[in-house]
Amino acid sequence: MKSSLLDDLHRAGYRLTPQREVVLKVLSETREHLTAREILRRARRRLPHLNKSAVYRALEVLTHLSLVNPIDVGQGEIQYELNTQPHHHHLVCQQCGKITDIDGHAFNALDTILRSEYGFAPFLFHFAIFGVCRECQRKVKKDKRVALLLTRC
Amino acid sequence: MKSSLLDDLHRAGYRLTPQREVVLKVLSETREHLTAREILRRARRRLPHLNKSAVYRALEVLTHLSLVNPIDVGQGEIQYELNTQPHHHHLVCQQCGKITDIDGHAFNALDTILRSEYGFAPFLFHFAIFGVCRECQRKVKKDKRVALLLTRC
DNA sequence: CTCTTAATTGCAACTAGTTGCAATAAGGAA
DNA sequence: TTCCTTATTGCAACTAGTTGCAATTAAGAG
Repeated sequence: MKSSLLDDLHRAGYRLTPQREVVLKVLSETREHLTAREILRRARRRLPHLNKSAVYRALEVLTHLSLVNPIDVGQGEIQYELNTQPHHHHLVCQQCGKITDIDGHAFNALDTILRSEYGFAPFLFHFAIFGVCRECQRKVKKDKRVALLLTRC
Repeated sequence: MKSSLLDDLHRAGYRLTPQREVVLKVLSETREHLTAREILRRARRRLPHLNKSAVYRALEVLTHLSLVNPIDVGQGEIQYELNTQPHHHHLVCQQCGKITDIDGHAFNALDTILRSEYGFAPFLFHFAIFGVCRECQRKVKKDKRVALLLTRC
C-alpha cells in the first residue's frame, strides 16, 4: 500500500512526505468522517509539530489523487473520508442533520445526460444532497417557516 | 412586488427591514451572480452603515424563502442570484472555471429515485456540479495530474 | 554518498463567513 | 398614537480555511 501510494504520488509529480503519509494513515484507521481539525489532532500523536496548513494541503493532494473524499455537509467544517467504496453519496437532512449514505446508481441518468447533451464530464462521486428526510417530513408541518420552504420546492 | 415580499416574510414569521429590502433590491438590479462582498458594496450606496452580518443574515432569510439562490462554485466566495427562473443548475469546469447554466430536467430521474427509494425530499434547485467541460477535456491529456484524476472517475 | 533543485513545510497574516450579545426597531394590540 | 414583545441589527470576537514567503527537504543525477 505504501509503495502504491508512492507510485501514485510520483506519477502525478508529487513527493512522499511524512505529513502526507500520516494524514492518510489517520484516515485509514477509522471508518468515520473526520474534520481537518480532528485529523490534525490525531496526526500530531505521530508528528507532534504538524501544521494545519500541511494537513489542508495534504488533503487537497490526496483528494486530487482520488484517495480521499471531501464531504461538505453544509454545517461548517468539511468532513473527509478514505475513498474505499467509490460512488457513494450522502443525503443530508437539513432538519435533523442525519446523513444517509446511498450508492451511485441514482446518478446514472444524470451522468448520461450531462455527458451526451452538454459534453460535460461530471465528478459525481461523493455528492452531498440537501433535503428533508422521511422522519422530518412528518414533523415540519408544525413549523411555518419550513412548511413555506417545502411548498416552494 | 414589495407587498408580496412583505407577505412572504410575514407568513414565515419574519419582519421586513430596510436591510433585507436593499439586499433584494441590489440583486434585482442585475442578472450577474454577486458575492456577499459585492452585495454589501452596492447596498451601502443606499444604506451606508449596513453591516456585513446583516447582509449574510438577509441572504440566509431570502434563500430560505426561495427568493435567492446561493451558488457555491468552489472557488472561495459564494455567489448569489435572484431566483427568477426556477430549477436551473450550474456546471462548473474545474479546469477553466467556466460556468454553464442548464435546466432542471437532467435531475428528474434523480429526484424520483431519492423520493421513491429513500423517502428523501431533496432540494435540487441550483446545484453546482463540478467536472471538466468539453473544451478542457481535449487539453487535459497533456497534464499528468489531471489525466490521473480523469482516469479514476 | 553528495550535490542540486524544485516541491513542500511552518509560520503568520489574511479571507469569507459565523456567532453572542446588548441595543434597536418592526409591527401587532389596545 | 403609544406600548409591548420579540425579531433583528451592529459590533467585535471568533472559526475554518487560504496564501505568500523564507527555510527545509525529497529524491533524482552524478
